[in-house]
Amino acid sequence: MSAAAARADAVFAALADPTRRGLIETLSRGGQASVSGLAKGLPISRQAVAKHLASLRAAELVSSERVGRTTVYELRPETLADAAEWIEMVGAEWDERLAALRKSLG
Amino acid sequence: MSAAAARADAVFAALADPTRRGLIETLSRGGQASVSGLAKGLPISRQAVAKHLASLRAAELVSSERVGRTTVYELRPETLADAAEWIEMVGAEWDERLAALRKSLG
DNA sequence: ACTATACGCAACCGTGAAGTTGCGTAATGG
DNA sequence: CCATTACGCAACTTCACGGTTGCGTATAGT
Repeated sequence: MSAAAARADAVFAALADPTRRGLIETLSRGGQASVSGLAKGLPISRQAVAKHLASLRAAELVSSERVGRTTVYELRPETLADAAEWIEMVGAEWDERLAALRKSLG
Repeated sequence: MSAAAARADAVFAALADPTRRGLIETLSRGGQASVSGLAKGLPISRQAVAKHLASLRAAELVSSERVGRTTVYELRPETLADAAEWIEMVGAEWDERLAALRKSLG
């Protein structure tokens, strides 16, 4: 598997979980947040949220920095753009196929 | 959870698997294919491929039609577009936040 | 009519992922 | 200095997922 495919693997797997997509949405609006801050209001434990953040970080969808006794997370939209690119690539190939088909049909 | 979110769930979960993304890419180039045709060349059994196709169908990423003794699968690019929309939505919110931040900083 | 093909269904197995609890530790605030 | 807060690490449970094999059935070809 290519490096790009491996990256897509991690990114789409990360996006597959609704809790993680929720975290991403929150970060897209709020800018930065801590583990506890993100866990507030969610029906799962802080540790569970920390695990989700770890997988988001592994997929490079977020970055984290320790500041004092908190760890601040932030969105990395470039990686999201990579995922969108894969989708657009597939869509483009489909469109090409359709165009070729129409051409061959006269 | 909203209906749109439930849909995103199924779509991103379907895209998380590299075999399924491979099937989607094949269908985007080849147009249509049968179960056995898609299984040819893959290192897994026909049944495994059939299961992947079933989940792709459940996510409405492909459609299937029985013709004779084969089942023909085809890509449904509209659903892919939905996934791309979610990503773009998040990116847009991030951009808005950045713009607001720049404004507040004068 | 018989054989081979293409598929679906069901049972089963192993692994990883999501969740929990418990504990240890470093930074903050009074 | 002591209590509290915010984490990280580790062990454990549960369960869904990807894979397999076996079997039944309908269609196609000879």
